[in-house]
Amino acid sequence: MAKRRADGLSKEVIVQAAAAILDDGGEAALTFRALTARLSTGYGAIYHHVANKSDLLAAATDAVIARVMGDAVAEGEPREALRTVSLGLFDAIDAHPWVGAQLSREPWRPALLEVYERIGGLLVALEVPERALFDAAGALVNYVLGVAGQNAANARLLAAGQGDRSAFLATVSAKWASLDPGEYPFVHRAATQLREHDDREQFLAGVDLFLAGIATLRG
Amino acid sequence: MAKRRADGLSKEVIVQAAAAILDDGGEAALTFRALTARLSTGYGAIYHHVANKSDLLAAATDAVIARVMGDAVAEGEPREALRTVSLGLFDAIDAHPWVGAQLSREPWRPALLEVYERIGGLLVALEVPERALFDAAGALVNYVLGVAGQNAANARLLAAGQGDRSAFLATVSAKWASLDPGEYPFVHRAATQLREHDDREQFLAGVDLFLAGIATLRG
DNA sequence: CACGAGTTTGGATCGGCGTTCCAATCATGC
DNA sequence: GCATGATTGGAACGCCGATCCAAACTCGTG
Repeated sequence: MAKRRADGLSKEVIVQAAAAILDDGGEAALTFRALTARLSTGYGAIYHHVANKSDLLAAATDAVIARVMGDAVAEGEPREALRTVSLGLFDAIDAHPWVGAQLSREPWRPALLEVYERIGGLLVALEVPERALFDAAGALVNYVLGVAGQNAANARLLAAGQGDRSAFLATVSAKWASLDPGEYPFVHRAATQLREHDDREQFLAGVDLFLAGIATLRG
Repeated sequence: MAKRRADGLSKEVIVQAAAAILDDGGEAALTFRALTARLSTGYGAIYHHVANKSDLLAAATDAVIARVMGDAVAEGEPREALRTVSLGLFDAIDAHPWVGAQLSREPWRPALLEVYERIGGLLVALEVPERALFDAAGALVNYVLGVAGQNAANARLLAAGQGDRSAFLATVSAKWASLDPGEYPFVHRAATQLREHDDREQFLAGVDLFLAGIATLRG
């Protein structure tokens, strides 16, 4: 009933197809039925190469992160290199929102090892004292993944709700502005900035804040 | 076929039951079938008060966050108050891991308004300059939710894998230690600290790093 | 007190999902 | 050429969220 395929069906091929489906239609679009259709095969063939859906998602996520860490060469001044690496991760997760969701569901993936190594190494180059190194690296990685994940959630929200970003921000901003300034002074005041802010720049501002804090540890 | 119940079935009752199920068995345990069993009712009754599962999860999350923000009174010195509020959120998400997952899936919940207001207000008290206020608040909130979410993911992982925390950390730590020091110098070196670190303390160290960075903006 | 309109309830049912299982087919060593 | 194991495709299972509807209740109105 089943001939051996001319194209080799391997885990890599399956993972690549899964990533394509995820990029096209988001997490909800990735089903084994959609996979069998795209690969013109059956469930058995897929399950022969992949343990289950979690395994598939994890492998696809690892592939994306590994590619980002391979592409983003971090040379030169450590501070600038840290910003470059962070932005690379942010952009990748922004482009593939499902990666953000997966990383907040399953940390400790092998792919994150590369991230820790890269960021930790750059902190060493920044001469962060030994005792603070581990905490600083953890905080920075968590910040990067956390913000990128939140940003990815927004991206997914917008993709699903078919509104564009500025319209969405205008709505939320209007809601913030309409709050009682007595009860919500800060949020009321921040409404304008919310509407006009750039996610990428705000992310970088956070990274800089971190680096400024880390700089106070030196010596 | 259906008599009116003596106990009033309301959205609040349903949300509370949902939260109880989530606390007991995690996200996977919350099904409408489990809900109908616990509440001794049918699907129709539940769907009459709740739009869908997303709505239910969102309402349960809002309830938890609202309670935390109500409990954690932040008085006294702003820096200490910021640490208290942050820790309150961290602990709440640690105790209810599903909240962390939900917040990284659906930000911009009304409950987060309170969080922004509280943290933003404390940053104002810290005399953070106007132009940096918005970015600083966004970064701090994202850090807190991001780390807490990652921590919740670990908690879920441990709950599902039935291993205890120290055993899990020992495993990962051993894996890190066994890496080639030439290829992974930082991770190899950090293995020991990974095994011995305290999540809560590391979280607070990150908050302090942030506050140190924010302090450099003053004036 | 009667009664109809609107609200609330419980459960049968639907389509879709992840996963399991198995018969059929291919590649390869003997 | 034949046995053996790897690989393939698809039928079937159990569970899920969600829909739909008839039954039972509440309450204002006359």
